[in-house]
Amino acid sequence: MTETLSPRPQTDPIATPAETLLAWYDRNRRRLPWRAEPGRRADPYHVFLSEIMLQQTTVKAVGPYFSAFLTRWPTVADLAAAPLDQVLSAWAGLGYYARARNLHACAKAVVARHGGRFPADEAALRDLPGIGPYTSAAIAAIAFDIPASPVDGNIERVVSRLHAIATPLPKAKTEIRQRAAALTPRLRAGDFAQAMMDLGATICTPRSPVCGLCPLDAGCTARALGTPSLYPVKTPKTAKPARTGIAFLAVRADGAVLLRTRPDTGLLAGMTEVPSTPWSRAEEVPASPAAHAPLPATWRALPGQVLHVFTHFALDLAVWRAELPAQTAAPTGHFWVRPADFGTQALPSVMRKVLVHGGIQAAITTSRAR
DNA sequence: GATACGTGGAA
DNA sequence: TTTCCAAGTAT
Repeated sequence: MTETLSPRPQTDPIATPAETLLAWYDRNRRRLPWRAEPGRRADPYHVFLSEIMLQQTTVKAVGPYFSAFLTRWPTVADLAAAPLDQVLSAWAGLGYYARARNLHACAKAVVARHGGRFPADEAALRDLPGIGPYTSAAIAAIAFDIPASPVDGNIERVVSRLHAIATPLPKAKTEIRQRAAALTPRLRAGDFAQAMMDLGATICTPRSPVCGLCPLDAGCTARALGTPSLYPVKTPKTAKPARTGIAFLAVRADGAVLLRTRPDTGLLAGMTEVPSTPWSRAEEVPASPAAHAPLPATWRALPGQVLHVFTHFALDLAVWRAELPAQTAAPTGHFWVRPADFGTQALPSVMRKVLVHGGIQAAITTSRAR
């Protein structure tokens, strides 16, 4: 009688994979800043903020940014009321800056459409800016315990190994989503999703998975085949093209540096940058780069260059520096910023590298660096 | 469906 | 040094 009311032990031969995994999760869950205490539901705003930050980004990198954002904007209404440029400067260094713009737009939409409370509905979440199929399912499951089935890179890997799916990604996504949904329990769907992610992050890792510690190892086809690290199969990636350019570092006698704002679409949209030539393929370098300088000056090429790898190309930037008198006015579209005020700017990592290369210290202050 | 979109750490 | 990758989304 009573034993039918107790959770099945992990060794129960008729336990489902979800039951086995949840039992493992109850003993091995990671403690993360955005997670609630065991048995409690996390704040939807915390789940939202962490999920956006964690897109294609490591837990380690997100940590300080999550804390900084939560301190500065404790509620979604606070975030919605913030100026976009403050959100961008707080995000600087974390990458994929469209996320920050969408984060802000989403906060405003939650206030406008939903009275400042995240909807407990996967489809309504999916309609918000920056929230796609993964994030809507993750928030629904984790914040509201709705039996949704988020599929991130971890879960793709775990599921593709459990079933030894030979179809390469991204073609296999449909099958993986179906398999993941079939595993998802009606109860504790949020814990199940986080358990799958924890398993993928700590046991079922991309390289050298620790199958000997895996709670699902008895039911894993890839493990049975002896080749877990072969999954998921992926289509080969194309090589990154190289681009090159020259950054113009104008330094005023009072120490201020000449900067400008990038266009609000495309790469590093709306972020602050050191003015430069266009970034082009090596064979298309402008004949007279000085024509692209923001103002007339005695430009001197600094030794070395700044190398930075974006998602889809590698950038090799030379830095030319010029010293200007203290009263020099900023050309149209440009502005002077003292290093002490860099913290107010949305300076992406590549531009901090340019500033450091050009001998401007104080350029290394981001949430990441702190 | 393919491509654009950052960054820094690990092997 | 090079490659891969980390809780994806928008177009």
